Amino acid sequence: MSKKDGKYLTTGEFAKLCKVNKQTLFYYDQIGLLTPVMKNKNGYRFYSVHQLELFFVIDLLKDLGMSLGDIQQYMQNKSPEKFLALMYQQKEEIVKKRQEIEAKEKMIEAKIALMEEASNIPFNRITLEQLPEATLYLSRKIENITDEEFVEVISDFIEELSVSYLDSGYPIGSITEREQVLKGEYSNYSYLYIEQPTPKEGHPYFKAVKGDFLIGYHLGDENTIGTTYTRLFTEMERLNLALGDYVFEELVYDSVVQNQSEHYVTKIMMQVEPK
Amino acid sequence: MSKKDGKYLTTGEFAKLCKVNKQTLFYYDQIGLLTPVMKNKNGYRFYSVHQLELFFVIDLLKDLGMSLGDIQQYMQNKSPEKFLALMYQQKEEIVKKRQEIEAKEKMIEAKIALMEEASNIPFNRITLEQLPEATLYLSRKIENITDEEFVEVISDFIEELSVSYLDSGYPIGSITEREQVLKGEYSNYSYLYIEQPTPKEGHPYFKAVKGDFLIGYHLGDENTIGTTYTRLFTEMERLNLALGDYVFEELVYDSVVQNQSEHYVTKIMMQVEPK
DNA sequence: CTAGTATATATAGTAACTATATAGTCAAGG
DNA sequence: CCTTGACTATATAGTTACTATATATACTAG
Repeated sequence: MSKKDGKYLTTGEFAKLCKVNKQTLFYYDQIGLLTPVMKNKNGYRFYSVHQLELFFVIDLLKDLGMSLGDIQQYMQNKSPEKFLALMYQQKEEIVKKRQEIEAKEKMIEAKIALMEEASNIPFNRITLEQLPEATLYLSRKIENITDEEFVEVISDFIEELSVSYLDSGYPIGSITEREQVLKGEYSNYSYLYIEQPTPKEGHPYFKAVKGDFLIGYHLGDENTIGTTYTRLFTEMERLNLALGDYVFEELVYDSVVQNQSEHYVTKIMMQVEPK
Repeated sequence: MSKKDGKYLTTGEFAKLCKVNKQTLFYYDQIGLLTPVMKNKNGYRFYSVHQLELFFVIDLLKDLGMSLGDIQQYMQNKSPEKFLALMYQQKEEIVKKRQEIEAKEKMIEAKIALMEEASNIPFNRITLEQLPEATLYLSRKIENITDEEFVEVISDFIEELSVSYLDSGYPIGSITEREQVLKGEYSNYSYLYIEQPTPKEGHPYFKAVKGDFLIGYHLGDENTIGTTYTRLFTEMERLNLALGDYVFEELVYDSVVQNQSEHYVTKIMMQVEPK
């Protein structure tokens, strides 16, 4: 007697082997996705060992994001050719999925690095640092722009981040030009940007910067940022430095980690040069 | 005037930037996960640009498998420390997830290779081949076993496949010993096995095989497999060969690619030696 | 023969949307 | 000023893939 043929598995046994709830198997039977090979006179379901492999494939396809409906569609008129075609298609999908996962892993790593760094910074101190060259992805110019245009620029910027996998997990910062800063229009930004720690080759929209920066941190809402700019200007004077071409702003602690905007922290990086 | 502060986004605009349905934002507002910074007298919602970053993090956490409830739990008493802890935790999760994806990618590749191979085989022909060494993960011995024990062995076998990531996508095959085959008990298997194309180091339960094999394909249900065994014996006689220690069976086309068991194809690999 | 553990069906609940119906709001053109 | 069309809102129902619960029946071990 063949063991494989001789022994049928009850719903409970089969469910245990499949690592699913028994109800799930009832459900699959009900929708006709996976029906037991046999039912006895009392309505008891009996599955064969072969059906395990079938369940595993259903489970695989499900994990790959196929709906039970689509899986059933395939199962209803399956063939070696159709299975092969399906696998080729799923192969493409899973490659995409792996790349997305890898990108997200990088994002998480970036956020960990940023948070670790932030936790070691004395926010009240102003420092003079030489920042290394960095690759930034810039938005279109947003200086003196209308509200409607601003929304469109942001929209395009974010769209490009997602289609070109440019969301590195770093904060979206803003660049203000010297002219606006001197006028005290600290929020009349010229560009939005996001740093690219590992820049993609061949992508056109990048810009490198490097130089001396006076760095200070603003605690509180953005509309009070003028106070910190004033402190920075004072320190600049003391160090006998002049304002360079650009000021960079990045939210270090934002709504993601703080509930009230009074606890937000903005990093201000002022490009400076000898007077 | 600050653009960032000056311009609020309507639900429609915000939804577009977030790439979600407007209803989803209503839903998030309703459950208190992401409430607009402002509502006007007519109940119109207005979101700030800052809330985009918040949405992106919510979306990230959701993609990483967190429930909206758990995300809300975090959001309710967030802090830089809690965010950092969360990221460390999610980093672990995502590594696991990446590994699972990679394993599934390998499985799909294996299935593609198997199907491509199968589609080029003339199933009616019997061939003599020298098979290279292969690493197999074996089940416990199942010769002359009771039905209950058989279920337990399968259970353990499958359990081990999943905990040790041994499901390579190759079919689960069976090994029958010479003695049983000679008695005509073709389904009194001694072991179940699964081939490991890239064996994990340090895993104890492997067995290598290599040698000359007489290979034939049985078309149809397993209970008629005797006919193909007979054909193989005849061919063995003609080639002046004797049966070796083991016979390996693998389902090439099973319920995954065929609806009726009459169309199943079983590959039979008989170890042979000179008479 | 009974207790305990299976099995079954039927129904309701869940998460996270998604669609539909109905109604109020607003900006632009005639 | 009025209408049209595109927006906004709420409320409710539907969806997917389960998951839980209630009730009844069946098998199995002592």
